[in-house]
Amino acid sequence: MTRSPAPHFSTKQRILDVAEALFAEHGFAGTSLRLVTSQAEVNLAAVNYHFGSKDNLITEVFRHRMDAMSQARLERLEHARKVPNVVLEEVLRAFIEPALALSLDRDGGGAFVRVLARAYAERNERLRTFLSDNYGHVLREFSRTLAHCLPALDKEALYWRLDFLAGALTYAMADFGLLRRDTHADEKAHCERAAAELVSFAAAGFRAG
Amino acid sequence: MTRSPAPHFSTKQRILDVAEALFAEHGFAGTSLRLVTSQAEVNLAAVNYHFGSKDNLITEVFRHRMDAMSQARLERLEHARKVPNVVLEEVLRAFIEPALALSLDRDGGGAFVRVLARAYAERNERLRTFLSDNYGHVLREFSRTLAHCLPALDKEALYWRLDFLAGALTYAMADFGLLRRDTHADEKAHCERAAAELVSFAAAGFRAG
DNA sequence: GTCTATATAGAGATAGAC
DNA sequence: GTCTATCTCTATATAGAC
Repeated sequence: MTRSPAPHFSTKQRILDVAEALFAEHGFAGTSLRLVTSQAEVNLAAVNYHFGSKDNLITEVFRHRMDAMSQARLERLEHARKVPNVVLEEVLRAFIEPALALSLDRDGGGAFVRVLARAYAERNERLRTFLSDNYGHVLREFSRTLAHCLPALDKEALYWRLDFLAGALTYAMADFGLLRRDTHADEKAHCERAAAELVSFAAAGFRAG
Repeated sequence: MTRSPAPHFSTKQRILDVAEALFAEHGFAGTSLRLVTSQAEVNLAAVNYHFGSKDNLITEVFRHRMDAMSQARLERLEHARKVPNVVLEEVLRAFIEPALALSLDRDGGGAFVRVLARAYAERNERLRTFLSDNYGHVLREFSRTLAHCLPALDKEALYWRLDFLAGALTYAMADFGLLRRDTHADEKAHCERAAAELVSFAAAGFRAG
């Protein structure tokens, strides 16, 4: 019985991990493939071999995390829907907490939350189409359930409020705050506090007359 | 009496205007000075002559708009404070509506709202320091007034809620929504609706128990 | 203050050996 | 699947003529 291969991830996986971290820090345009490959300690040509192009690499970084987060959100939503009178707070938690969980991942999940924030800001049409095509149904499911929770709320207002929630969530999770906070508690406590605060803030907002 | 000079803005101003629009569309790293100068119909070397470097050009794009927006916010805040019992909604409007007004500017104000959203996402330390040093006092004034409006709210929760508001505002104004809306009303009606929705959403959120 | 021309560096992508 | 070497393009910045 032979020994397993050397205890490092594959070239492809190392490129993905490093690219995610660098995209979070420097953005897509600001991250060169040379920086990625040197930090991943792989050859420059490996990116084009494994991903074909920089654009495809960006897409793959998204697919990896978004698949997991979207599935977690839908499972949590399904669970929240089980009770006879769906509780608004539970629906919001189903949306918020998988993002929180991501930013607590021991590996680079925290970086991805910032990558996601950048993706919104970039308004890259290719990326928007990819996200909308592949993960738009998740937002639509939440929108459907929220409409059920809040029958008095008109549809347009509901869409606005979902946008506000998404904006607040992305900002809070990516930790963009300009106002310096007093205490820098540990990461876990910080994120859990953020999630709890956002759930109560958003629940009140969704219920506003 | 001689004719006034040709009816176009100065080279410097044209560069600023075009740069703002391009930064909004392609980001800072994604916008080359060549693109700026060709679109502004000025010579490539003019950027370095007038601004010294690309970084300085970025800073100047911010200074131009942020000065106006911050002053408008502070004036509106001052006005909201005049009444004996300060009304939360008025404070929120003082924060939100100058951003709205910007995005309705006939000139490139709408672009700047997106530039601002990018600035948050970029997490560029140079830019963050510049913004915090020059405009941090505006957020602190709002935070002080909100604390006065909501004496039962603890300080940390207040900071979180301000972050949520800033996130929601930036998203909504930059029009990041992934969910397609039914109607595409005119820009003005769209923005005014957004502001009104956000004021009521945020007011309820800030008042949440 | 504006131009041309260029220095210098870095980018993404690919061909072809191993 | 990984490497070296290189093509081609584009970037920021500046020197020096006008």
